Amino acid sequence: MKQVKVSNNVIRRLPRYLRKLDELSENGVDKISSRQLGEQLGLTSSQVRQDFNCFGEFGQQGYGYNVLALREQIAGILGMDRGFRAILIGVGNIGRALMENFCFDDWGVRLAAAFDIKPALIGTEYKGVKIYSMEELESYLENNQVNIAVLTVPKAAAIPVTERLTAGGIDAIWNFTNVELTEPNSSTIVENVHFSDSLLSLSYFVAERCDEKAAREEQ
Amino acid sequence: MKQVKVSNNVIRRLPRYLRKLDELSENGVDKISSRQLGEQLGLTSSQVRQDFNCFGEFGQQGYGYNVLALREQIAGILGMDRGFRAILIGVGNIGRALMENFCFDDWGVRLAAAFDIKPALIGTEYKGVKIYSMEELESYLENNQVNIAVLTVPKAAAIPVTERLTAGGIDAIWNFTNVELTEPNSSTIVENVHFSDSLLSLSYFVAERCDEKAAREEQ
DNA sequence: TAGATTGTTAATCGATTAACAATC
DNA sequence: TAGATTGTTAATCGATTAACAATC
Repeated sequence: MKQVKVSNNVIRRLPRYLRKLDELSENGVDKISSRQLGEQLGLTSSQVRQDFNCFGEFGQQGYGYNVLALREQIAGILGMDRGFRAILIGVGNIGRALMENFCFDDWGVRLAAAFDIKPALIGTEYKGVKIYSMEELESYLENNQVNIAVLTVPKAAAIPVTERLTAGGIDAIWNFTNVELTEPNSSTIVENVHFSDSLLSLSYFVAERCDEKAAREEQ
Repeated sequence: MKQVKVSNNVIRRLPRYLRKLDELSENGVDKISSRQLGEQLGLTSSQVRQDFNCFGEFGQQGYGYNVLALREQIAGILGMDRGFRAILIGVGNIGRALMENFCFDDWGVRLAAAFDIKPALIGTEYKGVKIYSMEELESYLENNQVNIAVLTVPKAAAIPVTERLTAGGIDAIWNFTNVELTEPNSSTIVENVHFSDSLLSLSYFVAERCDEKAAREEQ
């Protein structure tokens, strides 16, 4: 795998390729060209080939790409085969929704433990994941390999918990709180899931469409 | 407001400006320069000024930007003052988590109704929102102004429900299913919240860091 | 007024697209 | 072999950054 400097845009497209390839192989498709793949994702064939060329040569000239082989390559690039381990902090509504509905295993991530402050929850299991007390966080991090913390705590707890996780040497935080955690000087990777940002972008496009409609009617 | 053709990148930054401006005004800050704002968001001052210049002149030379005034401008651009109305389809875990924890009103969106197929839920209220039967969807859309559908149904229901929403003339779908809904020929706006894409991007960065660490140790 | 900072034009940089030789 | 399609280089396009006159 060559791996020079891969742009953020490319990285954000990789999971989309993966999803499409999974869908194709489910439908029994075993080969695909960059043109076909691009068409199905709204990309040009050039872009598809350029994206893959960041990482190596996965296709065959005159043939295209083998769906399963390409899928495995991309899965590898995304680190799905590395056995990354995650813990979830905050077993509230969002936390529970994730534990219940989101198949971490499907994406190569093992959800190994959960943490909460609510005494009634501590020591219990939810969906096969044991819930620990927040007081045990530091010792757990010390005694177990943990790469990712899924942060689903209330807004007020976001910063202090983040500091504890960073001090505990966690690699990355998957942030579901609406708090901006990205610290310029910190080396912890942060991936934000900002529902409000997503809704507001959507709202922008709806407003734009309303304006266009109004403009057309005015004529 | 001028509004030529605004790039997607700019639109995705607007909610971040909004969040930062809210935070600043909470902390009693009433003016800010493009340089300061950029620093706090990891952007250059040029970029901040260019972004705002897509929509008009919101600052004052020699002074900077008034935090509250700028906040209102951006809120307006994002359509937060338009009274957009949303319905939620699928009162499962994710749906409930959103109804309970996500303040639609804070972002200018009114969550007006929810829909589900489960008989025990139909007719009840959850967090002040009435739950209707899925059979009532078409008539509801006909009799009420609805802009946005929050799609939190199981994977299998995603496509058929989307077709009904599109037929019912909905403007936009906020898609929480892991299904790719974006139809090339459809005019419905789709905003995807793909948890798996987000986690996989994070996983990529963790893998990258592991590789770097390993490379350093090898030397 | 002098200093600061905007709005905006020009320069640079990077990402996407086009083109085509290599080759299956 | 002929046709198809990759891998890759070159051209284009768009977004970001730099610069600076306008002006508060």
